[in-house]
Amino acid sequence: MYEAIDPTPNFPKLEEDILKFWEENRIFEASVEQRRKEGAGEYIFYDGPPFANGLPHYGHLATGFVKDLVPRYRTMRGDCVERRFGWDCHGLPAELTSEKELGISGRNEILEYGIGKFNAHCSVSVMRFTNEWEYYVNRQGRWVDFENDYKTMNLSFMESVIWGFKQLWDKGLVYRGYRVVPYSWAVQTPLSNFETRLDNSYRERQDPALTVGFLLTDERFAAVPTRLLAWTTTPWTLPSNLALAVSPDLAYAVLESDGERVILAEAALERYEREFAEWTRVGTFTGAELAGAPYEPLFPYFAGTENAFQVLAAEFVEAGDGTGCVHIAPGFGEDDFELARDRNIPLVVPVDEAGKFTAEVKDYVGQNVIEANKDIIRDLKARKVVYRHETYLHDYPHCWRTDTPLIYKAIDAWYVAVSTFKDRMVELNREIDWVPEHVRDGQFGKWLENARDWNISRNRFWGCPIPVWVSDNPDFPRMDVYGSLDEIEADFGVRPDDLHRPMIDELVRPNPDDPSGKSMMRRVPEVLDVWFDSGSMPFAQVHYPFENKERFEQNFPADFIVEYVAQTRGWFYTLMVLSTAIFDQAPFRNAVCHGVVLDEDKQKLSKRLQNYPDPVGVFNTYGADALRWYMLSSPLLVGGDLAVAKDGRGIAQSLRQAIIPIWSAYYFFTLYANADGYKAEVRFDQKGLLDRYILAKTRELIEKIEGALDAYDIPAAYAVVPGYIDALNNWYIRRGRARFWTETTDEDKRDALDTLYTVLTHLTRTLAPMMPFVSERIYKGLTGELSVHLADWPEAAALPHDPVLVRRMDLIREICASVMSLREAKRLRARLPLKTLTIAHADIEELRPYASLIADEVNVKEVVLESDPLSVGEHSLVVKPQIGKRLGKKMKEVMIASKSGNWTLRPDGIVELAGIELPPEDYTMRVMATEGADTGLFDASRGVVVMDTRLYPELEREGLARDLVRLIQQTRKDGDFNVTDRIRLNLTVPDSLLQAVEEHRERIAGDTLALELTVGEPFEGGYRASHALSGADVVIEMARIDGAN
RNA sequence: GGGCCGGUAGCUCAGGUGGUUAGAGCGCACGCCUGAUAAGCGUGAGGUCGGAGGUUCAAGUCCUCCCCGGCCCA
Repeated sequence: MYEAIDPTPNFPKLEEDILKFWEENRIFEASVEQRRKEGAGEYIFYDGPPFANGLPHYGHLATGFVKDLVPRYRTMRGDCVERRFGWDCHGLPAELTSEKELGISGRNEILEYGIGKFNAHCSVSVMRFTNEWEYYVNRQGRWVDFENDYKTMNLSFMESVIWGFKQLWDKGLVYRGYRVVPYSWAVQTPLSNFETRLDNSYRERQDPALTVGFLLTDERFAAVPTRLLAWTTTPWTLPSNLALAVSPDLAYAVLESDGERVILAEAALERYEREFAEWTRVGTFTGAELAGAPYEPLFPYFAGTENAFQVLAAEFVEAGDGTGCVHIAPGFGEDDFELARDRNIPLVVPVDEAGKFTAEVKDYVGQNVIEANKDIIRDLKARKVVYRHETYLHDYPHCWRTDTPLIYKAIDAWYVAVSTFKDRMVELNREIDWVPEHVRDGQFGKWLENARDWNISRNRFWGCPIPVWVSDNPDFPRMDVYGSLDEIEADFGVRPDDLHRPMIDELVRPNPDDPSGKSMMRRVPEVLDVWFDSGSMPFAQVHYPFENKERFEQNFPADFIVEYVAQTRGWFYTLMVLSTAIFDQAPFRNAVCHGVVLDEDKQKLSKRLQNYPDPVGVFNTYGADALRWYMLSSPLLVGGDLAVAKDGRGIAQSLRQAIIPIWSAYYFFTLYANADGYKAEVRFDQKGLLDRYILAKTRELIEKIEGALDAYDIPAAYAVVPGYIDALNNWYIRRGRARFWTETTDEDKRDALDTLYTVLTHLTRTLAPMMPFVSERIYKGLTGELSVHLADWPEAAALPHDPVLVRRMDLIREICASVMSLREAKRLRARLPLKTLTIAHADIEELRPYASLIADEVNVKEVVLESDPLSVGEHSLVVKPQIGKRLGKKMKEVMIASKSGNWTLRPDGIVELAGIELPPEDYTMRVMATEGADTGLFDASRGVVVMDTRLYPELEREGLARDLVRLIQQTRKDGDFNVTDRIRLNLTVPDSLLQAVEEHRERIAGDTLALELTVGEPFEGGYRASHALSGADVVIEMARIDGAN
C-alpha cells in the first residue's frame, strides 16, 4: 500500500517535514559522501561569500536557488559536489556597523577607543546575522555545508591572502603610488574605482557651478586688466589651484567692456550671452597662443610654488562645458594630477583625512570642503572675480556606505598593476562560458579591456593587513614583504595567532640594513581592500598553499559560479584579476549572471518602502519550491530583470500551474493503486498506445531538461515542464481513467498503473533539482527509497524512443481540441453524442489506430477517415518559398495569385497561375475551413475535420442519459458517498426523460454503482437531491447498500 | 558622448538560417468536463511587431539612422 495522501496538501508544512527529514538523516552529507565513496570526479562550485551583517533578500534567494539547483543536478549526474558556505567578514560595512553600535564615529574616535577593542567588536558584530542566514538558506531548500564553512577573518584564510599578496609582489605587480582616487571623507578612506560603481553609487546632486576670472599677468595683457575665465563645479578646489588649462586648438575670444577684458572660448560665447551680450569682441587667441601666460593666484596660500600659475595647453580640455578653460588643482583631479606631474608642478593637498581644510588654507581651516563652498563663493564674489554663479545638476558619485558625496583626492596608496596584464585577462576570459552569452564580450569583456590599476589599500582597521614592513628612517630604506606565518616567525621570532591589527602592528624589529641599529622595520598602516579577500577565496578557503596543495591544484578552476550581473565589477572581476596574476588561468569555466530583482513597478526592492512580499511569508504561504519555480523559470536567470508582485501572485501561479498538477497526478496514482492494493513497478515494455506515448514523452522531457541544464539554461529547463504536465494529466490520465477503475486487476490495469508509476518516478527524479521538496515527498512515497536526492539522474535511453508516436498522439490531441471548439461554436455539449466526424489528412492511415480513441474523446458515433483533405474542404495553394530564388520578381505576382485563389489545377498536377506553370514539387495544397460550415483545421492546416452537427432523437436520448449519470455522480459526491459505495437509486423524472432512462438503464446503473435502479418509486431514508435537466425537474434519491462492494 | 541589453496582445515574455495564418502565460469575456484535480480544462476578443529609410520577389527577422527604457563606461 502507498501512503494515503492529502489531495490538497499544505505545501509549506510538507516542506518543513522534508527539511526535518533531511536534517535528521543527513541526506545532504550522504549525497556528497556517496559520490566520494564511488570515487566520482569533483565538480567544483564556488560559493561567493555573502556579507552577513544584514538579512538575505530576494536577490540572495535567487542566487541561492541556482547555487542549489546546479550542484544537485551535477550530483545526480554522478559528480561529487562539495558546497562549503563562506562568510565575508572584513571591510567597511562591518566597521560602520560597529561604529554605530559603539557610538563612535570616524578614524580618530576609533583610535581613541582602541583598535584592538574595535576589531574585537567587529569580529563579533559581523557574525550577528549568521543564524538568520542559516535559517533562510535552509528554508529555501538550499543544501550547503555550514559546519565546514570558511570565514575571511580566520587566520588560515588570511595567511593565504597575504601569500597571494606576496605572489603579486614577487611578480612586480604591486606598487605604491600617489594617485587621485575617489575618497570618502565620511569613512576616511579611498575607495576602489569599482567600489564606486557597484550598486550604482552615482546619484543626482546639485552643486554650485562657478565661473571665475584669473587675472593674466603676461605683458601682452598689461594695458587692460584681462581675466581668463574658468568654470568649476568644485569651488572648494580653487584655493588649491596651481594652473589653468586650455585646449591648444580652440579659438578664444577676447571681450572688452568698461576698461576690463575677459577671455573665453568662442564656442562658449553663446552660453555666456547673458553676461557678455554688451561686451565688445576685441581679439582672438588660439589656446596655443595663450599657453605660457602667467596669472595671479586667486588665493595666496601657495604663491611662489615652482612652475605654477601659468596657462597650460592640454588635450583633454573640451569646449563642451564651461568656458573652454579648466582650473587645475593637482591634488583633486585625475587629469589635473597628471598634467601637473608632466609639467613638474608640485602637489599640494591641503585637505585632511576628514575632508577638512588644513592650516595651509588658513581662511577656511577646519571646514569641511563641501561646506566651505559657500564661504569661498562669498569671498570671491566680494572680490568681483565671479562672473557667473549657477546651480548645476549632475550625477555625482557617493559613498556607497554613508551616502555622502565622494571627493577626488590625491592619496598615497597600494595598487595592483592590473593594466599590465589586462590583455591576458581578456584572453583567458574567452575560455569562459557565460550565461547570458553577451556578458563575455560585453559587460565583462569590455570592463576587462579597460581595466585600470586596482587600489587595494584602505586606511582602515578591520581587514587583512597589508603584509609590508618598511624602515622608519629614509636614510636606510628597506622594505620586507611577508607571505606566510613562517616567514614572519623567522624574522620576528613570534608566530602570530592573529594577523589582524593591532597585534600585527606590534611586530617591529631593527632594520638589518641600518648599522646604527636605530631605525626600525614597521608595518605600513593600511589594510587590504575587502574585495582582495573575495578574489582570494578559491585558494584561501582551502588554506592553499599551506594545506590542500594537490587538491587545490587539481580542482582549479571552478566548474561553475553564479552571481548577479553587477558582480562583473565585483567578485567575478576580483577572481579574474587574482587568478590571472597568480595562476595565469581563468578562475571558473561556467558563469551564470542573473539580473536584478525589482518590484512590480520596476523599482529596487527597499526595506524602507516595503515594496516586496516578506520572504518568510512566502515560504509559509506558498513554499520554497513555488518560489524556486517562480524565480528560476523567469528571465532573471538569463540576465533579465524580475519584477516581483507584492501580493506574490506570480509565485501562486507557479504553484497552481506546475506543482499542484504534479501532486494531483501522484494523488490519482495512490488512490487507484491503493484501491487495488497493487504495488506498481518500473516497466518500459507496455504495448498500449497511450502507455507508450507517455513513456516516450517522458523520455523527451528528460532529454530536454538534461540538455538545458547542461547548457546552464535554467529557464529553458523549467519551460518544458508545463506542456508535459498537460499531456500527462489532461490526456494520459484522463483518457485512461476507465482503465484505472475497472473492477478487476487485469493486465491492462497493471500496464496503466505501472506506466503511471514509471512516469512519476522518472518525473520526480528529473525535477528533483528544480523542485526539491515536492519531488522528494512524491518519490519517497512512491518508491519507499530514502531520498530522491540520493538517486541517479534518470537514464532517458531506458525509455521508449518513439518520436513518431509522440507526434501522432499530439496530433490526435490537436484534432480533438479542434473538434471540441466546433462543438463549442454550435453549443453542442460534449455529453451529447454526434453522428459522424470526418477527418481528412494526407497521412490518414497513420491515424487509423486512433479512430476509436478520437470517437470516444469527442463523443461521436462514427469516425470517417479520408486521405484527401481537398475532398472535404476548400483548398488553397501554397507555393514553396524556395522557388522565389528562381522566379525573382515574378514571385510577387505568384504570391498574389495564390492568395486570391486565382489559379487552376490541371489534371496532370501542374498548377497554372500568373502565366506560369508550377509542377507538383513546387507547391502544396492546403485546406481552408469553409466559412459557416462545421469544419476545423489541424496540423498547421494540413488536415481538416468536418463534423455532422445534426441531431438524432436516439442520440439526444443517450446524451440525456449521460447527463443523468453526471447528476447522479454529483449527488453521490454531495451526499458524501464513497467512490466504491454501492447504492440503491430512485429517479423521479418527467415523461420526456422516461424513454432515455429506460433505454440506458443498464449504463446509468452501471456507471453509478447502482445495484437497484427504480424510476418514480420514492423511498424513505435515502439521500435526496433535485436538479434541473433540459428544463425539467429531476429528483434523485440514493441510499448506501452496506456490505456490497 | 561611447558600449551592451531590451522595445512584439492590457501585463510578463517566446518567436534557428528572411517565406504566405506572429505564439504562450496572466488578466478580461464566454463556456465546458469531472468516479484525481475549481489552486481544473477550453474557446474568444485583443497586435500599424518602437519609428523612418534601405536591401530583397518577400522583412518581426538583415542593414542604416532615429526615438524610448535599463545597465555599464567616459
